[in-house]
Parts: sequence; C-alpha cells; structure tokens
Amino acid sequence: MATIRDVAREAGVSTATVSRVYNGSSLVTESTTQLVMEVAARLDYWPNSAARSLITNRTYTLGVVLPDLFNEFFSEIIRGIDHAARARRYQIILSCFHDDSRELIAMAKSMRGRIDGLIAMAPDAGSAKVIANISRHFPVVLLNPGFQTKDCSAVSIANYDGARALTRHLLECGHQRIAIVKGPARNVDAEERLRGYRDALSDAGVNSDPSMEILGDFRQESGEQICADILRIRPRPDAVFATNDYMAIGLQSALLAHGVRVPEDIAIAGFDDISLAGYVNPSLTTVGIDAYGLGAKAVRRWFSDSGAGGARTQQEILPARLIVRHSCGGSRIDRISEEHQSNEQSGGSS
Amino acid sequence: MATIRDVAREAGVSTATVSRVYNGSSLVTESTTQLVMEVAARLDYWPNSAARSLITNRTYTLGVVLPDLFNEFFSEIIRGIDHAARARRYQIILSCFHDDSRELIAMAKSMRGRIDGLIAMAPDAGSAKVIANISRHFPVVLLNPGFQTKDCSAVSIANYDGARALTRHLLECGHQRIAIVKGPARNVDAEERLRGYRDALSDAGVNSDPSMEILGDFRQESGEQICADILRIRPRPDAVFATNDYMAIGLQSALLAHGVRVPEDIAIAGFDDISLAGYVNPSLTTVGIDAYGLGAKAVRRWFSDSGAGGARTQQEILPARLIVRHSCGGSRIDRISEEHQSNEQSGGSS
DNA sequence: TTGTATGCGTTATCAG
DNA sequence: CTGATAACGCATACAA
Repeated sequence: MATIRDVAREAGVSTATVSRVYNGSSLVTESTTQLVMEVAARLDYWPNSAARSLITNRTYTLGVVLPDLFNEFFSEIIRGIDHAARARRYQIILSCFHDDSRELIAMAKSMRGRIDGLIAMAPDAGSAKVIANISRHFPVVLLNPGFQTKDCSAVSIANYDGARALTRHLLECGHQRIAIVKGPARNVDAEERLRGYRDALSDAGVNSDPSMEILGDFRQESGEQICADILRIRPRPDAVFATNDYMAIGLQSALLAHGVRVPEDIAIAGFDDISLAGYVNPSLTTVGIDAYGLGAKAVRRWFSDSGAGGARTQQEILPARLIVRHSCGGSRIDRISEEHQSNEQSGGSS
Repeated sequence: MATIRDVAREAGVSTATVSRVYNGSSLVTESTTQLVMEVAARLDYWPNSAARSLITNRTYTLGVVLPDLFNEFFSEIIRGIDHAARARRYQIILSCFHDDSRELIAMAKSMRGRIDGLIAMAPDAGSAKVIANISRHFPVVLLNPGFQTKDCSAVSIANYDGARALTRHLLECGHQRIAIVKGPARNVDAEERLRGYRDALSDAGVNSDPSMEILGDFRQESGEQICADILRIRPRPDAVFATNDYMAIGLQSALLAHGVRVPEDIAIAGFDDISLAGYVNPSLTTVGIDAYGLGAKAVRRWFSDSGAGGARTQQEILPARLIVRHSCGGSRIDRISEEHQSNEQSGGSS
C-alpha cells in the first residue's frame, strides 16, 4: 500500500507538503494541492490513521463497553452513541463483556492508544476502583452506574422514579396486591426498579411481601414460566409489575392462554416501552425510557468534559415516563413524570 | 502517561526487554520479568497499541459498517460479530451509515491503519466498485449483498427462499388472494422477499396483481397505517404477507381493532421471527432468520479468507426457516426449509 | 510557499 | 539472555 512517501516521491514534493495538503493547510499552492491530490488518487493512497494519531495524540475515536445485551435497548443505545459521535466526526470501538470488572479493565487497556475516551456501562458497584483507574488514563462517562463516583461523569435513566410512579399508578387504579417480577441478580436496572416498587408500596402503607417478589431474568421466556408461580400465590395478586416489557408480554401471553383476563382478573405492567408494547393485546401499560438519548447524552457529556475546564463529574439523570395503556385498567391517559425529551429517530431496515 | 521507556529506565533495563516481557518472549529471565511487571504495575503502564500496530502491521481489530438499523436484527448481528471476533481476541470498530456508497468508502478510509479487515453490509448494487476498491486495501466480507461480486466473500440470508416457502405455505393453507406489504425501496432484503413471493405465486399459476403489492417501510407504524389500504382492496385479500414482523404485528393489531378476525377473515404472515413473534395474539406465522449466525459466520469467513491460501470469494447462504404458528390458520407444525443452525445464545439484561 | 529533520511509542534486527 | 538502534507512517518546528 502506498504511503505518504510514495506520494511525495511520485509528485516530486516532500512528505511535509503531502501532509499539509491532507490536513487542509492554507499554506499550500493551489497547483501543488492539485498535483498531490491527483497523484494520491492514482496511487490509491489512504493515510494511516494509527501513525497519525501516534504523533497528534488524538484518535477521534471513543471506546464503548457494554454488557452483552441483546434487545432494542442495546441497539438504541448504540445508535444514540454512534449518531452523537458521528456528529463530531468521531468513531466508535465497541466491546461487549460479561459481568466481570477485570474484563472491563482488560478491554480498556487494550484500547489504549486507539481511543480518546470511554463510554462504559459498569457491571456493578464492585467496579468502582476499576473505573477510577481507567479514568486516570482517559476521560470516562458511565452509563447507568449503580454507584456513586467522583472519578467521572455519568448519565443514568430514572429507573427508581419510573418504577415508583408506575407502582403508584397501579395503586391508584385500585390494585391492592401488587406482585413484582424482578430482573436478574446484581443488575443495576433491576435493583433500582425493585427499590422504586418497594418504596411506592411503603409510601402507601402497604407492607411489601417477599412472596410477591418473583425472580425473572428479563427475557420473555421467564415471564411465561413465571405465570404458574403468579397463579399459585394466595390470595392471588390483582396486579403484576414485570420489570421489563419482554417479561410482561411473556407473562401476559401465558395468563391469557390460561384463561386469565387482563386486566380484569390481573393487571400487567412492564418497563422500557419497547416498540411493540402498544401493539400487544391488551396494549401494555409501561414506563418509557429513552435509550437513544442515554447513549447520545453520554457522548455529549464526554465532549463537554473533555473541553477546557470540563467538570468530569457531572451526574445526569434522564426522566422516565409513565405510559398508561390498557393492560392495567384505569383511564387511558399518557402521563409525563417529567418533561419529555425528543430524540432524533431515523429510518431503518429489516 | 508512562511509556515503555519510563518502565525501562525505572527498572534499569532496555526498552527491548520490556517489550519482550509484554510479548511473552521466552528469552527473558524469570527475575527480570518479575521486576519489569512490578515496575509496570507501579507506574500504571498501559502499552500503546497504535504504536505497536504501526510496526507489526496488525491491529487485531475488524471494522464493521452497517446501515442504520434499529431493531433486534441489528443487535443480533453485532452480538454475533462481537462474539466470533472476541473468540479470536479481536476487537470491533463500528460505524453506521446512511445508504450512501460514498459514505461507505469514507468510513473504510478513515479506518485505514486501525483495522485488519472489514465486515460490511453494502447499501446497494451501486456500491460494487466501492467494495472492489476497499478490498484492495484489506480483506472484506459482505453481509447480505444484493449483487454478485468476485472481489470478496459474502454471507447472506435466504430471503428469497424464505419468502417463497412462506408464500407457498399460504397457498397450501387455501389462501387465494395473497397481498404483500413490501419493505423500503432499494432495500436488499425487501427486494429478495418480494421476488420470492412473486415466484411462489407464478409457480402456483396465480397472476401477481400490482394492486396487491403495498409499500411499507419495515416499521410497525407502517403496518398499522396500511390496514386501511388492505381493507380497501376489492375483492378483499384473504391473506397478507408483511415482509417483516414489525409491520405484520402493526397490521394485525390494526385489523383486530377494526373487528377483522385473524386468521379467520384475513391471515397474516411476517418475516424475521423476532423474539415476540410467538407472544402476540394470535401468534405470528413467520420465517426465522439467524441474524446472530449471520454476523458470526461473516467473521469466521473473514478469518478463513485471511489465512494462508484464503479463497476470499466464498459465497455462503444461511437458511431461512418457516415457522408456522396461529396467524395463518392451517396446522401448527414447525417446518424446516433446510437444516437448522444452532447458535450460541447467552444471557442478557434490560 | 516548501523542504529538512526530529520524534510519537513500539517492535525487530543485530551484536554482544 | 540483554542492549543499542533502526524502522513503522505521519505531523510539525524550524530553516530556507
């Protein structure tokens, strides 16, 4: 492959001139610019960005480390990150990992020299020191951390507020015995949603009952399997808060198959407002979160932090929004827990 | 930040020795290895991989360029790519783009020096020369190209076969007037599915009728909006093949809201087998595709091509699988159009 | 306006 | 087994 030297030789100029042309230096004559561009095109010269960043110390690339998600939430976060990064002409190095904070630091290390900073979803509170270490090497913005940190900025989703508002809504609809399907252990989102549920109950003077808290894993199969557990509870709950929409839809489908009416016999609520939540029957009352906005905001925060005098310790929380549909009875009114953030969606494919 | 020189100086050895330690050279004494590791840890030394790849000419990174998808298909492909790459200790640079082949080559160029090869989903047949150009710089594997190429390998999904099998199934169920909801113009998947539908009809001696071909955009809103168009067709179709599940579910939901029974009045079929396809009511007859496998296979193909004597022009097609559920009537039997490929799914999060 | 020379952080080659 | 030194491809002070 042609290097800058090949182009310089072939064009009869110095490498410095070629470099200047490629960096848009105003010092170069129009005619030499033309010449260099022509030769470069002929040799099919592609500048080596690794070599460039070695000397400039900038890679125009952000590292992204996410757990191994596999649903809309994941792709929306990525889209948000990618769009916001692209708007600044930055690229993305992506890595998934599996719940281990040692793996997290290994990924960060392996990105050294190839990224200017990192957007990461930390696995759990145990990774706090790891994050502190990483952020000594480059600016980090955390997505939805489950812990407090003064080492870097973070952008979170209002899991707690959303779950609390939703539970309160169920109570207002007249439901008394509200069960919850929890998410996987040690999952930050799952823990916060559980906390919101418990606090809403205790606010209303309802004792939280361990037998009403059932373990799920955030997949629709788990919602389906849990159906039997729900129906076994005595006295039977009159509402179930499944802590994500996939489980809610799996559960609702199984209940209907058992002849249980939703919402008349049991109300069902979910969380996330996935794109199909309004299209199941009955349509799902849930909490809308802005995954796209989460990713986009994290990137914008990173740029703010990296600028002169960047704070590097901003903690932002994106609002969650109660979306009342038909699966819980009550009136069908969209309620906004906080201001709604619009996001720049775009067209798609299969 | 500490460099290899800092570590060498502090440890009283040469940079070559430090380098040898980090590259696992067997030539280094146990004691010096210990010493170097100790000093490196104390200085918090992270090797700069850009500098390393400048001389080794290897980045252990694959570029991934995908259109701006926003659903399960996208995240499954990424997961497949990431897992297969990680198994070889490779990383991923990800970029989304918007339908423009000039944008495609710009991304490829900007990755020069930072990747060893590329996995790309080409926008359309017009990008064939662009792909040819790129593959002169590093090995490329194409995902689902809509065109023939001898410049690189490709892995595709059997859109045509799947659509044809599905349409044949609708005919076998006794449906005569089968409408189709097409995907966006110039979309490769959409075109192939349409072709399969048309060929299945003509195989059965049914004239394809332009008024039965309705334009959609692969989003559930479009399925919903199209409901009115479907009901306006005279005589009314007795089945609708929506070329992806999102549109099928949107349409089904709208039809039910209009009091049209599915499948008694109109049968509905989809494509993709998204995770919720079995959980809507009635459950959706569709065609299952293996997006995870598509990504994983592309990466494996890339490694095969890059090895000694790699062919670099292999064309693979992943089978599509007819999945008969309840939305089209007929018997509920899972039929396999070709052998079923298992894929290594793993646990997840919100 | 252009060329020369140096260095970014690492690995590879060759002596020792 | 270890060290000195020349690359890798590029950008940038400085000189011309």
